[in-house]
Amino acid sequence: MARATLRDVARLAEVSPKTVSRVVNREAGVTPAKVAAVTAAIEKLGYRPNFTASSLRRANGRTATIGVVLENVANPFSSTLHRAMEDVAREHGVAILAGSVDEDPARERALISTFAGRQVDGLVVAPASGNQGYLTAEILGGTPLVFVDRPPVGISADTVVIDNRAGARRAVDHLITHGHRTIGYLGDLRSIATARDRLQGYRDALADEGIRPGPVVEDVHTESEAERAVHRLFAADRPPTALFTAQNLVTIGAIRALRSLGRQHTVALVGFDDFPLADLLEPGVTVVAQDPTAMGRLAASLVFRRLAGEQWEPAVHVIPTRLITRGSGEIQNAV
Amino acid sequence: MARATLRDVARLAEVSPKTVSRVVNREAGVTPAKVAAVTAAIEKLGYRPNFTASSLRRANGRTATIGVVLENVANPFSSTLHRAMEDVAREHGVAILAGSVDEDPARERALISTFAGRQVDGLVVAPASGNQGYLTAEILGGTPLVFVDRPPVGISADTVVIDNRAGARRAVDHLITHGHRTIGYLGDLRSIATARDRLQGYRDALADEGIRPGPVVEDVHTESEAERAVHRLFAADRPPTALFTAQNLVTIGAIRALRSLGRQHTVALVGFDDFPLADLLEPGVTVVAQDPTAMGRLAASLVFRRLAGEQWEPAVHVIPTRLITRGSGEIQNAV
DNA sequence: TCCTCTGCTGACAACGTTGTCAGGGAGTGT
DNA sequence: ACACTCCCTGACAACGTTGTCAGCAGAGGA
Repeated sequence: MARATLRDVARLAEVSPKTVSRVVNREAGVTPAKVAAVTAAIEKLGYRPNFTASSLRRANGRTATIGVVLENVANPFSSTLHRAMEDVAREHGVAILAGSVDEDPARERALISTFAGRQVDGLVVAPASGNQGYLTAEILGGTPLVFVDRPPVGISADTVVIDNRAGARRAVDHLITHGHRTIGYLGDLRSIATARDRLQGYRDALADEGIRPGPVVEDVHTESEAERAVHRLFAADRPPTALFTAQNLVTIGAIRALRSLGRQHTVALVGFDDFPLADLLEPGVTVVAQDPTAMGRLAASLVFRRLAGEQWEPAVHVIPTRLITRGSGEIQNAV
Repeated sequence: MARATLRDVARLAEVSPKTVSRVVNREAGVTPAKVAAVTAAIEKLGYRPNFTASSLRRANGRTATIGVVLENVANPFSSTLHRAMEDVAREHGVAILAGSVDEDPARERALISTFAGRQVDGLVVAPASGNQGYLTAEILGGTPLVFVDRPPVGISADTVVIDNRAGARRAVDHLITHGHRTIGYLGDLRSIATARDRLQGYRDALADEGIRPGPVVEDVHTESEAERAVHRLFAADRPPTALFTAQNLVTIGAIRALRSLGRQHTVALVGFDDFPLADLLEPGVTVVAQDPTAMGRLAASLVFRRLAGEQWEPAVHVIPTRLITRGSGEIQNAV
């Protein structure tokens, strides 16, 4: 039982397909009698317009769909971005194709290519590491493209990011203010630009005060890796009195490790990126919070402004971060 | 600068459009020389096939896209479902259109209609309250439809759920086992079927032991509502010695309230639905856990099996729940 | 009465692609 | 040398829809 088409409706209502099209699109100038006949036929056949076919023919060729390429739709940061964009898209009557790349550049390319093939009107991309130079104007054919969370490499486009370096510096300053001089850094994969920036911010803050960078552990990507790394740090000589954990899962892994060492109340900790329930842990977790909702809304609205015909030079938009003190970062150095 | 089409490529390569189509689709039987010419032209023009147009013409009319209708893409349960479905979809080379309904039946209808208009090959729906009878065969025209998390009303279709009643009973049994006789219930909107089932499970467990149902609060939908409700419970006569919180956010709100009352170590609590960091709170939170990954995978694979042509009578698939003890549920009744 | 104008309707082609089919050229067997 | 395959290629139409345009009927004016 195939879907009814516009021709089927036309046949049943004894009018031309074009008239059905007019009724469906609420165009003026159709006799009420015909409108009624067509409406009845539509009802009877359960006809639903094929939007795909109509956008193929339509003047602007828009599909009222945008593509959203995220790190992982299930992670809280990505899914908050996603939701914010959905809200903006809904205001424009636009649907969202979403997908996860899991830090895999090949998957990023595959997803974008899939979305482009489906003729999305715009793309928002949280790029995996690698190079986005393949997204040439030719490929996109004028499709608006906005990067979010991480800047692209090898291409100039609108980008919505936070100031990772300044945020990290702020976090580490906070620890220094509380008397710490041996501050460990635990950060994500070196291949991720934001991770490098956060490490740089960490270094900046220490350099300002003439403090030697404490133990630095990079390429910590998962909770369990973070847990192991912290155990190693505290088994070694000169363990840090404070930790700066430069990513969500790393923060949580570190907390888990401190717990099992019984040090959660003696070692200070500031994390980058807020997470649910951070306030309910003991101690509450002090973090530098991003605002994924603001990022998502802005990224999506840039796409829609381009679609509306506005033009401007691609720019980088920086969303501010916020230090949220909850206890873990205010533990004074005992020395 | 419009996107290059297959005709443009054909013109440049001096072959017919059909030959370009053959090359793009890797059909056998094209002279290597022509393949090379076409490939070069594709490269030069940055041509990307219009998948939308091709699925319009193609034999089966498939768009290699499925629609996923969730409560809220940003909530951990929904987004885990989403991710699980994405993984299955990827195996089939299928993209996902996702959207949030926020408990609003009108939005559910709008989203499904949007997705249907874009000719999705299948639909997975976590229904908002209301009636899904509008999803008649006529409308869907044979598109596979699977419900997840909540059973549909007014229509028979494949459904993937957990046994909410049994899970709730299990949770409350656990509290009874630990000596509690006044067990409060805090649950979600009465309009949500699963909330009603969980309340029923709560009643079942108490009835089995001949215990009078303790204070019951329904229609608690948000964290702050839960917080207020708990404060009210403990301000009243005969406060419960244990709580069964029948939803994610309700559990968290209740914990927050118990904290502020200083009772988190004296009032037992079992929540329905696991959440991240439940193990890191003090006490750890005992929960009846669902398995959204398993639910999502199953729901998606049912869609793909139907798409592959398998046929069977619509059935309800029940995914088991699991009681995870972490401390809060094992607090003994002091009396 | 005839002409013009307006308002409604449908025929036709096209959006970008692919299924069908027929035709031409080269290769094989006699 | 001739017939017969087989292989490759392109013309054509069609998927479901809408932009364009021409035609027709009825109303209004001279």
